[in-house]
Amino acid sequence: MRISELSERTGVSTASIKYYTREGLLPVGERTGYNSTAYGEAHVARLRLIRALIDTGGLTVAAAGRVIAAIDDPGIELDHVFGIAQQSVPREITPPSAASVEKVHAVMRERGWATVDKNPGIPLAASVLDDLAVTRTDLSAVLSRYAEAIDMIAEADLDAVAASGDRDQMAEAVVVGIVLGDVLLAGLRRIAQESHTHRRYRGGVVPGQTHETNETEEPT
Amino acid sequence: MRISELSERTGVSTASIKYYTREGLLPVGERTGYNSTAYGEAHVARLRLIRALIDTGGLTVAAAGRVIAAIDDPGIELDHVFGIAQQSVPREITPPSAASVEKVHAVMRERGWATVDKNPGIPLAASVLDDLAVTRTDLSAVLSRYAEAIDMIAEADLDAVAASGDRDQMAEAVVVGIVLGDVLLAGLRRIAQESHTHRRYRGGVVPGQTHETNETEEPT
DNA sequence: CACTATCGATAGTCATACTATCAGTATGCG
DNA sequence: CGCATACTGATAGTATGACTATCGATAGTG
Repeated sequence: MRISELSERTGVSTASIKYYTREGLLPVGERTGYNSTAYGEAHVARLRLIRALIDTGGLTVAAAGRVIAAIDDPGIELDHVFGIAQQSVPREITPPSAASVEKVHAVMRERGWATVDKNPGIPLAASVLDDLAVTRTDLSAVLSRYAEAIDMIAEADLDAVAASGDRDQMAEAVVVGIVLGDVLLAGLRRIAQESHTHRRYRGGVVPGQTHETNETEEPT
Repeated sequence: MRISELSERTGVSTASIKYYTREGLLPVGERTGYNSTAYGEAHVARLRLIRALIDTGGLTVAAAGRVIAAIDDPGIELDHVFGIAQQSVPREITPPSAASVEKVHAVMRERGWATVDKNPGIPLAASVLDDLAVTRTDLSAVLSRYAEAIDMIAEADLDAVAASGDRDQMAEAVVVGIVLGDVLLAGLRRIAQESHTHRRYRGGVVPGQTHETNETEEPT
């Protein structure tokens, strides 16, 4: 198919398609003449993957390019694909304090998680703990319960990946699972939080809004 | 204190501090003359909150402004603060398919979550399901297990908020918990995923590992 | 054989988040 | 007392990321 048809079927403008090929996210089509290039079904699928990673997953174009390159390279082992995907979600992290890193290690010990020192989740979680320390005092209880729940989630993740077929399918499942899994969990958490809030404070009744327009600008 | 001291203590440049006051994220200090303004400890704390939301939480400056306004307005009920914080994490979501929305509703029914139709988590989770459908076939098993784990997390979230003091503290805990909680969970998930991977594929025989949850690709 | 879609390359646009400069003050130190 | 210096709000400029528009050349179609 030509670029216009590819554009129609995916909802991505031809200009953006060209941009993605320039950036190496989408392989170029088969050149069939000076001004004609043939695209196939693989390009449609790839374009959908790109949009999922960028739009839903929040990856930058550059980060999406890296994980796609990892998927495409058959020389990269699955667990390395894992690591690349893990490092691709863009976050500016301030270096965490040693105390918070130790808290993360403590919960890892508690759950029997193998020590994986290079894992980007460790400084990420630790820096969040630093930020949370500003407002919350007792975090250890919450952290333990989070870790227990995450254990179940990670188990489900691995089962899902194992259910995939060959290496290429697994690699794609790994990437999609990591990147989109975070978003899916965030969505479910929003729903569960609201549901639990209502159950606890309103007896399961959905609230109306109660607004007292009480304005007290007191900045101190 | 003057702006230069505020800048030193928080690591935020004076130009950025001025920018945040212009954007309404940081209240202006007490004007004590034509060219002197006094900032207090509240400004230091607020600035740290702003940086946590923006840097760690990934909120835009505009989104951070909205949630901070919600925290500061004592007329806004806690569960409304909840909703504002939930809607503030910036995500471009493509309208989800009805089938995926129904899948989300099904898992809500399964877990006994109260129906909260306007909850932004529903279209968010559903659109992720659409994206995942490109590569994965059997999502229902994973979704159920995710929801079960999320139930525990939401319970922990509520306990943490309830442990806070007055309304202002709770409002801040709600916001910080929602925004930073997602990131903390993402970090823990990275660690657990890698640990479980090693345990399953590298660390020899896994003791309690059963295969009864083995997926058989049955598309619904 | 005119027409329109396509090609790669390049330059322009738009939004976000700062950052730098400016002119106009006040202090505070000698 | 006088001047250097830090501070003030306002405005304009910069850097980055993700497109998007235009261009001249050309080639398959009716």
